[in-house]
Amino acid sequence: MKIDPTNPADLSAQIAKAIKDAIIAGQLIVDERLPSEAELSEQFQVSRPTVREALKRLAAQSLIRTQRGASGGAFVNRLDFQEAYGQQIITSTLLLSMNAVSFETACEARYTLERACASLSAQRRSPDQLATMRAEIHRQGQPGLSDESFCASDVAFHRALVDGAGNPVISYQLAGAVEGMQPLMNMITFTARSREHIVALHTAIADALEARDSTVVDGNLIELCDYTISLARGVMAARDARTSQQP
Amino acid sequence: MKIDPTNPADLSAQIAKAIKDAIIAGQLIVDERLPSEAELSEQFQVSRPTVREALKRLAAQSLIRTQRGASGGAFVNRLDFQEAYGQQIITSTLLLSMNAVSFETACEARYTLERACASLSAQRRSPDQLATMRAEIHRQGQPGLSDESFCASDVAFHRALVDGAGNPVISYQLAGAVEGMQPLMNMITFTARSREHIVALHTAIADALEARDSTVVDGNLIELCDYTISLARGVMAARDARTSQQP
DNA sequence: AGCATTTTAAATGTCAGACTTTTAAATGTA
DNA sequence: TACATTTAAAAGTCTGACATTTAAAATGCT
Repeated sequence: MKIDPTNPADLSAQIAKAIKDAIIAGQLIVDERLPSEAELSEQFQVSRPTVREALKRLAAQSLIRTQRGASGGAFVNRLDFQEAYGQQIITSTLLLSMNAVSFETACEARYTLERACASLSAQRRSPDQLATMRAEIHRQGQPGLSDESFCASDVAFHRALVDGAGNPVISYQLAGAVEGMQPLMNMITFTARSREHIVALHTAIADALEARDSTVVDGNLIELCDYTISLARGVMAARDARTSQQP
Repeated sequence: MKIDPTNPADLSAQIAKAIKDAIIAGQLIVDERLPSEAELSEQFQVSRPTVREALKRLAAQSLIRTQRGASGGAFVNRLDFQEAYGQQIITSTLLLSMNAVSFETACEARYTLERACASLSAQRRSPDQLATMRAEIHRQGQPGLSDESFCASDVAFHRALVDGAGNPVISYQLAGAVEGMQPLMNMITFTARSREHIVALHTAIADALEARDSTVVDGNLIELCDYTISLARGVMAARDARTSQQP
């Protein structure tokens, strides 16, 4: 750390990278205090605003936190799973919305990874997680539910399934795959009949998890994946027909 | 957007959040130019350095890019998979190193998710990806290889396996699970005999992928997972014995 | 001495204004 | 038209100052 060649290209980015590398390399440990902004600006031979821009970059990635007042300063942050979830979901959402990823590709990813949790979840799911799934299934059966709420409940259901695997690393990795798809799912109109079918599959999954039968869970997830994709195809086809009819 | 209550708490964070929300909500589309720093400071009624800190926060998350010169400014960035990989790996690495995640939990996550790719990869792997795997296997057999290089090659092998699924969303989601584990793997000393065993399993996996036999791939991944965990247990036990012997 | 209150100093947060560098577009010239 | 020059807009940076927060030190009272 603390090296900064005088090529005048984005000093604040260079400083941020230097500190970031030090954190990644373990030279700065959790809760350790960085030098004050004045000291850093002295050290790097730049002005305080430049140092501040660098620190803000790091704060945006939750690598540091700042505290005001005497004995305040910038501290190396402990990245906790909860916080990482949020960033992961936002990044995944933006990746999907900005990169013309087909619904099918995203759907395949989601269900492929989710199916990987099936056997672990069948072994380990807690009664609490099962109850969450039942509650979401019940909500999904309510007649007045908007499509957005239906999708949100769908995500909550699948999230409980993933969490059932009892592995925080898996939960973290799949947060993006499951929740990042919500905007794409929101583009689908769920008719009463399609909802009924989905609820039936969800019920079958919950039943199988209760019985700790991972094979049945897997089979139903496959069906759910296929059905979701076919629903999406229908919506896309209808939209295409409408736009070509009315250009 | 453009709302900013006058509670004097972290103006730059508030501004960053306002812009970020606008991007997520799709009010600012890719490659759209934001107002200049001077205009933004006018708009939000804050100084230019404060606006700059906000923009640097967004730049750190690759949500915007900046360009100097006339007709320069800040532009909404297209988040591409390549870029997201990097952040994902760093975040995963830090999560694992900062949160006392057991090696077994991380390993289980990695192999559980990787196994999910097995059948897709058996169907779709390109000759190129197969060649990459063969090359890495060959490297892993070299006698003079350091443990770090062995781990790096291991990661490259598994990365090729994951990429074989031909689904960029899956590749992205698993980048963290696979590459984030590298520092943990680096803590293991690989004896000549253990390397031999791992290379044998890798070879079996590559052979099965070549034959498009996903069942065999899956079986070998399970074995690899179990073996890796047992290796780690051995290393941990040896370390514990050493520390208790010499306090 | 012990506790409550006040003061102080260190640190981040914010601002204003100036200067530098980069870069594209406008302008002028051959 | 093609090329060189000028110009202006914008980010990047610096200096210096002030505001605000906060913990710790100093002070005062019982």
